[in-house]
Amino acid sequence: MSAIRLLVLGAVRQHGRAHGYQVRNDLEYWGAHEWSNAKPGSIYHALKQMAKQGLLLAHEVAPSTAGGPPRTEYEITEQGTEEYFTLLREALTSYDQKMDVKSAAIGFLVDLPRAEAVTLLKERTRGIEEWRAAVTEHYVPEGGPEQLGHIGEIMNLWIHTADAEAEWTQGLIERIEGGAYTFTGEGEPFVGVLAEDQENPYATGERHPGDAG
Amino acid sequence: MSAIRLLVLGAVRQHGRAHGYQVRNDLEYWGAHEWSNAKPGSIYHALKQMAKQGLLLAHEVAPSTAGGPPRTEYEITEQGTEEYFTLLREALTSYDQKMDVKSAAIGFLVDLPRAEAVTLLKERTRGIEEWRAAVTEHYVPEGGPEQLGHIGEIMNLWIHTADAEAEWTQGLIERIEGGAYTFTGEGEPFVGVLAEDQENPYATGERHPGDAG
DNA sequence: GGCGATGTAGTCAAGTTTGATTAGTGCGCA
DNA sequence: TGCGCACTAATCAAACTTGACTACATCGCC
Repeated sequence: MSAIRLLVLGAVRQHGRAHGYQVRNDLEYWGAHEWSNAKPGSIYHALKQMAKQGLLLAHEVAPSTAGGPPRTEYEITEQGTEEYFTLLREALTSYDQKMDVKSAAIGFLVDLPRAEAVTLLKERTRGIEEWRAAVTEHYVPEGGPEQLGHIGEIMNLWIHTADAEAEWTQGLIERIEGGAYTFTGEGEPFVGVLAEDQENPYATGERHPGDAG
Repeated sequence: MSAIRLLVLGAVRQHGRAHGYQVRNDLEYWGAHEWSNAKPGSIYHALKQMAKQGLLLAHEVAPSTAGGPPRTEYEITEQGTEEYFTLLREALTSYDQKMDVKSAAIGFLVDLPRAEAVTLLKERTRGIEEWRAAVTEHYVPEGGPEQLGHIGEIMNLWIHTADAEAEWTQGLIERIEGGAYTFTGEGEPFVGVLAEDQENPYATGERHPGDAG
């Protein structure tokens, strides 16, 4: 799974109705252009694609007051909402060491009820443990890991990463169970999008810590 | 950077001369089809592309004895070797949390002199530390991390991951400095490719622990 | 001896990602 | 007033990725 669909669906959903540039700006506010493939081309493409698939509803709208070509505004459909939660749950549950999907999922975590978030995260830790066991069993030759030579370091890296993530997930579960953050249905939600007039401190242009290099 | 070029260049280089299917098989032996985009289409595409760019030299060859369409054999050029080491050094040095590139780089680590490997890995740890400092400074608002709400957990994940990787890198440095593994110019190298008649225990077909899901 | 399974080698179309480019608007200013 | 610059918004071609598909040969075996 690539993170782009989850990100775009989530962003449109938070706005209720949003045009491409707004989504793009939101994702920049999140820093998503740094840790995911949320580049303009991909965003506009995802919007069109998902509109074609019935996950979004496209509205042609009068040219913007701010110049530029006419906008298209998108609204999430029922089917889109379903897809959104499917993606979100899957991203939270499955262990596939992809930072972008993981990060996106955390950003939308509070769209779920608190109890479900915890359940999914617990399933995630279980998945990590299973994966770890399978890797150690499957990729260790009879002669012991030395047989693999330096290639064994790849496995070593995987294990180390998996352990670190399990630890982090455990910590997050504890924080959530301890009452941290505001989940859906618990009153005033935390808004992770920009208002129309708000300036974006993380807009494109300068380099940021997430950049490769 | 995607891992495919590094993987393909490295595989061709280890063989001296290889056709597409051989490269594909090697990468399967490595398990690379599970943790990277080393799928048939990508491999053949990369071979053609790099031949066009002068990194590889294509030789048309008589149809194989084993059936199937006529093979093309590839040989790495001087320019290709240069590119290979550039990619390898970059993959080792830069911190960009992409598992596939990292894993590929470790697989080829011993193509470098031991001393250089250590230097690059140390540079990597330094890069991680810098990145960590930049993230904490840049993404923490004045009001403290609580201001970010659950979005702060994304940063938390980044930091946690970075720390885990720094730790692992440190361990690897110590093992290498302690004399582990055989690096270039140190006698009989460890061969990470299959001989012509050797069976591939990790060939495509069944699912393996690295699979998403 | 014919037929399906398996192995070898590569192609292809469809979809996705990327980074550059287009295009319109308003603003400063000489 | 007219030039260039910056911003908003979206498009496009080129490159890349994916997974299914073709094509040919051999092997087992009933």
